[in-house]
Order: sequence, then C-alpha cells, then structure tokens
Amino acid sequence: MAPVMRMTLNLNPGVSYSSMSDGQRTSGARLAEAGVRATRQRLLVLETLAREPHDATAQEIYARLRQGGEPVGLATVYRTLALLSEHGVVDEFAHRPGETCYRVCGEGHHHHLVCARCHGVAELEGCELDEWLVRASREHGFQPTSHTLEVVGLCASCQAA
Amino acid sequence: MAPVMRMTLNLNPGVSYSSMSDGQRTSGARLAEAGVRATRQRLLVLETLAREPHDATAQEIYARLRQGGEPVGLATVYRTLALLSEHGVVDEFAHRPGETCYRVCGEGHHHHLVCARCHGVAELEGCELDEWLVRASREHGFQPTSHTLEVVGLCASCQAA
DNA sequence: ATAATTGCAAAGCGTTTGCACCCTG
DNA sequence: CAGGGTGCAAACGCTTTGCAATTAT
Repeated sequence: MAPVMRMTLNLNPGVSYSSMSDGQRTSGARLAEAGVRATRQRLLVLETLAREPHDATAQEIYARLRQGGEPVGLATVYRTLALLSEHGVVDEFAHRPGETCYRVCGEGHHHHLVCARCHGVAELEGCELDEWLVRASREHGFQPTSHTLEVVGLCASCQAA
Repeated sequence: MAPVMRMTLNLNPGVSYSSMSDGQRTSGARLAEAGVRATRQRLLVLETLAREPHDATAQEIYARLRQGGEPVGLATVYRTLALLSEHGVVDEFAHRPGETCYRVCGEGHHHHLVCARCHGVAELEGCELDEWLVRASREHGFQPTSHTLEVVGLCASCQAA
C-alpha cells in the first residue's frame, strides 16, 4: 500500500473562497463555480480526491482523511462526493461491483485508460465514436444521447515490469 | 454515473450433452457447453433470464421464479448468475449502482444500446473501436486489451412517446 | 439570522457465506 | 456413491437517513 500522504491545507476561516483569483483553479474556486457552499469538509474531500493517483471510493477518501487526522464524517464524504458528481466537479464511475469510484477529471468529453495491473487511470482526450455511433444506432432506430467507454490494458510502466 | 459492462467470454469445450425435453434443450445445452451441471434451478434461472425483455438483477429473477411458484433460493440465484457469467453464458453489467444486472447475449464482441426511458437493451453488432483505440492509446504508451462501451439514448418506441 | 451542512448511529439493501441436507453425474 | 449443489438464515460491506448540533453566507 502507498504511504500515507499528509496534506497541508491553508484553510483560512472567514475567507470567501469564491473570490479567490489566481492562475490555478483552487478547490474553493471549483466549488464556487459549481454553485455549492465551500465548507471545510468539502474542500478536504476534493483536495484529497485530487491528490489520489487513481480513482477512489468514498471509503478510501474517508480513510485518507482519518489517517490525516482530519475530523470528517463518513456520511459527509458520501454526501459530498454525490454532490460534487451532480455538479460535474468530479466524475463518477464503477469498474468495481458494489462500489462507486470517483475522480477529478479534466474538461470536456473524454474516456479512460485503466491499467489492469496498477489500476492507474489516464485520460484519453478526444473521442471519435460519435459519428460511428450515430450511424450504427440508426439501424436500430436508436437515438444516442451519451456514451461511456472504458479501456482496460497495461500502462507504459507496467508493460516494462 | 458511468455504467460499466463486464463481459466474460469463456468456452469450456468437450462436455457431454444430457438428453432433455425440447423446452429445456437449449438451456441444457448451454449449460453443458459451459461445463457446469445442469440442475433444475440453473435451468430455471437461465430460462427466466432469457425470457426477460431487458436485463435483470438477481433479485428480479428470484421474484419471477417465486411468482411462478418455483422453489428456488435467493442465494442459489446469486450463485447461479455469477457462475453463468464466469462461464460466458450470460453477460454481466451494471448500469445501476449497487446492483448487478445480467442478460443472455448473442455471440461475439458487441456493445449495448440502453434506452434511458424504458431501460430496454439492444445489441449493437460489430465494433469499430479497436483500430482507433490502439492508435489513440499508443500516444499514452498504453496497450489496450479490452474495452467496454455502453450507449445511452432513446429507443425507437420511446422517441415516439 | 437562517437555511444549509455535519456527525453519529441506526437502518437499508444487495450480496455473500456457513452448514446441514439433497441431488446430479 | 461421492462430491458438487441447494436452502436457510445469519453475517457482511457499502450506502443512506433521521435528527440534533454546528456553520457558512
């Protein structure tokens, strides 16, 4: 298992995070853009998820926070991840049965390359499926509105090993 | 939420066929081909699933059997569906979080068109993704081995409504 | 101020498992 | 006959929810 990563968060109670304006998109900014209140817990959850090398479950985020000594309730982690997913701040997907995984993703439509060995996730920019999909679906009288694609294989590092 | 379909293709060759009535022969043959014992319960589960217009969960299959007055245990339904999935007799996928759906599918590699309104499932024969995937993945040093695609939209009937 | 958010613990739900009995091959 | 299959119920793990206390705006 990976070593525990202790997080340093410059939380400044009383500061309006929505008015933070620097080059980078802070967690506070992301929350503000999404139109949700920037609470200490939500910032922690988002920061923690953003630092995860792979996707993570609510339980895993909760464990990270606990290990870091941060007092956050499990229910809050669940509620926060669901909320962030609703508002498009994080992506939600389930390659694991019985568990929901989350990940902070880039902008726009994309798909994921999941390594079967290390479970690392890379983003596959661009998507050339639409044209084929519309054409193929038409034969069924089907009108596609969205699609999800997940590619499983071996990442560069794991091919070497 | 990102639905994921898991497909298992597994052939277990060279197993003796059992002599059965015409109604059960197809299911019995499928079980025999898969190299699993053809018990009353397994035949019932497989035939019930095959009769489902859409995909179904273990609980739903169990309910159907109960309604039909067939004495089958819930645990057996779970164990049977998992077994059949392992042996490629049925496909297993999860567009619903927290539940695993099953469906008797056609042969070969294919994807699913899922209607957002009636949840009906159609099969999309053929798959033109491989070429693009290999090319696109190479840019990441990624070597794809398999992929899952699920298309959500409106089926012909539901477009009318 | 006040409406949203959190924490805790209990409940909900789908699924799995231990074990004695039953049945297929 | 032997070893796998089944049924029942208890156990399990992930997730949700009720409610009082807390907190953001």
